[in-house]
Amino acid sequence: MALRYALLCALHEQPATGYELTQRFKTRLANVWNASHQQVYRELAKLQQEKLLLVEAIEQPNKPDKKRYHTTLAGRSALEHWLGQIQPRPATRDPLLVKLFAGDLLDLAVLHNELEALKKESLAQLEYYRVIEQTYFPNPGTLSRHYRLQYLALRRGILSAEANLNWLAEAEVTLQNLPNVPGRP
Amino acid sequence: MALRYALLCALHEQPATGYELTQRFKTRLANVWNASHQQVYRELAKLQQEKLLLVEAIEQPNKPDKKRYHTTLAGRSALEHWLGQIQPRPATRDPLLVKLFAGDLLDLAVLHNELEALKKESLAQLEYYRVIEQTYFPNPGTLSRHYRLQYLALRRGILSAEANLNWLAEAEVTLQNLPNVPGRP
DNA sequence: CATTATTATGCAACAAGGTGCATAATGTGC
DNA sequence: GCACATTATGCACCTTGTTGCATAATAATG
Repeated sequence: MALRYALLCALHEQPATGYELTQRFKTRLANVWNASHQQVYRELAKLQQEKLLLVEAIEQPNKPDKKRYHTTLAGRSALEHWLGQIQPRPATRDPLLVKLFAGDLLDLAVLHNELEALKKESLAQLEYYRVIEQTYFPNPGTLSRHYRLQYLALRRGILSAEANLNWLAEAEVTLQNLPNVPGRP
Repeated sequence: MALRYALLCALHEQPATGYELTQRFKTRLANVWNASHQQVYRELAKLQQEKLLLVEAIEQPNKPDKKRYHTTLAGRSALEHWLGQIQPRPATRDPLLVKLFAGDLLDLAVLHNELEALKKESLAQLEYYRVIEQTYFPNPGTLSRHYRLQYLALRRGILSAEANLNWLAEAEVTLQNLPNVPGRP
């Protein structure tokens, strides 16, 4: 149920097309919410039908119109209602951690590769977030309420990526010192 | 697709009933994988039908039989095949972070409550993990491969909870110094 | 002794998310 | 000039997860 509110939020901030929203989910909102373009278009159509959004057709020379979505008054109050309730925490479901419970069936070389992939990903994320931090939030204390809240979301991404990397460092040490004999107790 | 492998993993470690598996998801596997009892029973039935699991009927005086599930050879090789592939990272979808993009529509008092709830939850988790750490893993270097890998999963829970709390501390400072005027730029 | 919690199992309907495929235009590189 | 990437939109089907409901026994609590 929350995808619709992520869309309403994003469109309240700045009207956009389905394509642009998909891009935002891949970049600025990457550590906040994810959705495929198919999911975005489907939900936008539904929200429009429910009159929580309305469409502005953008003419393009020699191309079909672009559809830019805006929130309606009903859309904003639906969003406000949702914002007013405490939302349940997302459930954790991490296949990498599941693997750690496979005991003797787990191949350490594969695990190592998977940890390396996560490390690479986390480092890339962290670097990306740091660039945004220094470019857009060099002095967060001077920002408006609006941007200070968004900065908090960015900080969350940074702290999560750092926590990942700290854990990965521990994991690497563990793997290096691991007796390759299974042996239960 | 990963629920089935979480179940196969758990049952490879220790045969169990649907009920017991549900309990494990709520406790020992809380930071690893989540599933409701309905989902667990449904998937167990499916896995049994596909002959990846088999059932042992446990007689109980004056009660219907308990059904304890075991992995089959086919089950173990299906699990091994899954373990051999690098699994994609779970997508992040956090309604709390979505709210930070709602700008002027967001009520700070509600946000504060939500942060407090997360703090309480994270503290409780951390305390729980720490007890397990000190009870079951007082000297991780001496443990078998099997338990050292499980210890890694626990460490992940601990580092995540700590990262949450660090972020919450930052968030509280931000909220306290926030100009309550919206004002975009 | 009635009520509630815990153990133990499941079905049915629905919502949310993922996968595959399709189309159409422009721009880019070889 | 042809293949591929990017911008831009969507449908249909399938899997996964959630919600509501149901049953039945024992244990604990007042």
